[in-house]
Amino acid sequence: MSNYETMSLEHYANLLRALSNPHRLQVFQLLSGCCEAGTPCRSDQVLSRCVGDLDQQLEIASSTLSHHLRELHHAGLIDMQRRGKQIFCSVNPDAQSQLRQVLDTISPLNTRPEVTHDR
Amino acid sequence: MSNYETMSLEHYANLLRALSNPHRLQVFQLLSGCCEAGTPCRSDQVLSRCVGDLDQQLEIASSTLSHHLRELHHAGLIDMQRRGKQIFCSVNPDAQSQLRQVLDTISPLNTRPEVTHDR
DNA sequence: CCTATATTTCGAAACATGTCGAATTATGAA
DNA sequence: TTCATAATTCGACATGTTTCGAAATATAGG
Repeated sequence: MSNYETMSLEHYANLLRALSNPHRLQVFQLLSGCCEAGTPCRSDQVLSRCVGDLDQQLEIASSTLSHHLRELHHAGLIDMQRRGKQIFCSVNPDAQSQLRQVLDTISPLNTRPEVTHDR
Repeated sequence: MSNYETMSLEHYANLLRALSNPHRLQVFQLLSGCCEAGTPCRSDQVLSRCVGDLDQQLEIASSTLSHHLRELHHAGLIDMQRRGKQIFCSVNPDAQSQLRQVLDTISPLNTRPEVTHDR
């Protein structure tokens, strides 16, 4: 409503809110194709999974998963697209870059003590 | 409780939860000394502010601010230290790096902006 | 049309959150 | 000790979240 800063403050808080639930965070991680600690990240393709696929990994009622997917979708974090009987979910890449922006607001990169040297 | 992944999943979700409220996010930003978009970031020093100082910027009852500060503190995101009548808050740098870790889990750096047209 | 499968919507219960003002505690100073 | 200032705790209230199972909707295939 008021100014730009307030807008983005609320907007950013909203993004974080959508990821502040363990189940939603897990879904988003799965869709990001990532990345156990230490494991090489291979997200060179857009991942998408149907709802039932996600359902199998989450040990919650499918109605509950559906609710969480709606939250992620409303926050603009994921896209959902029907293909036949199934609905496929994928990360919205725009949202990913917004997430990086919030973090820059909060955890500046120039905190790094040393600069890496390329050869 | 269960395994490592679940633990950190919950832990990360907790960090995000603590920042998912606009007022708490704003406080954390103020303490990070950051960084309007486009402005060069000058957080080469640890910022700390007393509670009353923060109170002036937030248009909420001081009891409400106190509640939010407790949340941030319990999540391990900020440190609080009494100095005379006042209590000074500062960002916990360890938490900042944990935040960066969550983000790497969610928004991998090796995401290619352009599609590779390989054969 | 009928049926099986995939997913969402609904209704309800239990629990958590954000907010305030009033009362309380902690500290330093007169 | 008494007072003023800084901050927290308490009690209350309204609102939001998480979860489930049951019912509803959508789709593809006989």
